[in-house]
Amino acid sequence: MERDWVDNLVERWSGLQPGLPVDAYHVTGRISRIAARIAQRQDEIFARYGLNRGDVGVLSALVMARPPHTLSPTQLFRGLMLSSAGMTKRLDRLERRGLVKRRPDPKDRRGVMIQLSESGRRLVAKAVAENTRTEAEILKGLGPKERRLLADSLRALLHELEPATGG
Amino acid sequence: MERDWVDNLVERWSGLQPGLPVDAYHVTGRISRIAARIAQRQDEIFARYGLNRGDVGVLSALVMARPPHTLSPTQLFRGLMLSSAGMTKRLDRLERRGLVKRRPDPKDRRGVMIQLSESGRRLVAKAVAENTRTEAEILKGLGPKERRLLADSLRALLHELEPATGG
DNA sequence: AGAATCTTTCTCGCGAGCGAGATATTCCGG
DNA sequence: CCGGAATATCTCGCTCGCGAGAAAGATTCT
Repeated sequence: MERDWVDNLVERWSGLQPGLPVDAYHVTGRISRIAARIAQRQDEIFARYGLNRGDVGVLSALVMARPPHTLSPTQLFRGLMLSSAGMTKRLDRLERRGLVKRRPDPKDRRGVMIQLSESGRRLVAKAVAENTRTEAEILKGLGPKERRLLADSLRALLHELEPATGG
Repeated sequence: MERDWVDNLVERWSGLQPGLPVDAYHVTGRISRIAARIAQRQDEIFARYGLNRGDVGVLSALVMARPPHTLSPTQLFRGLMLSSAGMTKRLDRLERRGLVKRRPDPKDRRGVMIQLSESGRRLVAKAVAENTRTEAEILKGLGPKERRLLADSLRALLHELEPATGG
């Protein structure tokens, strides 16, 4: 198979500091690089809808929440690996555009429930649909069996990295 | 095998918009999520050396360059998927700390050659060594054969995403 | 040689996220 | 019921990266 960027990286580092377990980069280095490329494509696609990746994360989480499609800012920032300050700003932007609405939480007067608006629902559905097709394209060179093996190995890695997140 | 975050994501979206090729997320969604976790760990490790991920990218590229370990800013920002403005700022920081030095390019008076200093070389060697051991830890649950298969599938994906980068 | 064009690096202003901390409310032990 | 600790959200100031464009030098075409 053809040498790639990571093969070079591994070879050079192993020459520089023999004894280091550089082989891991064959997996982790490629994962990081692939993720960066996927992120670039997502940025392009989402930008066509005036959204960025973070916005789509919020809107998607709300779509996936049971009706009436509401979650608290705390649920959102924890699920999306974001700081609370960052979430406040995202929600400000989304609310300014009318894609979500802040409502007081009837159970807790400190709290807020973020509700997805109808226009937000429609927008994220289109953006995600287009992105999904693009990501499916990326896998077109892999057969069904290879995909399954790949997904299983990745599931194991993810489990190693975030044990018992409790979904 | 245990259900994870991505299994839920796929299930919910497939219910919401039947017909979309959501299965791809079993691979791409996990890759993105794993990469985010790896990035978090790298941030922690590199911060112990006063570096961030971008800084390490620059210093590593210089270490891997043939002696005298110099590259131009253009080579650096192209290789590291960064804007030229971002690279200027990174180099400012690194130069202020004495980790790299800007020298005039004798071949082109517009150009600059970035040279790694001895303290920069030592610092990045330590940071990368520690990070490498951490990334090797992540793979400890996979056997040698599974690792090879995984690396090969990832190589194919990466090749799909960046065809013939030539470098 | 001279004009037009490309390339290299840097400057400026902006956007998005983070950490620390402020404020309001709830929870809990006595 | 009261005081202290915990929690939810937001504000402030900062860092890092980006896009646009400026300035200097190289290249190309005639």
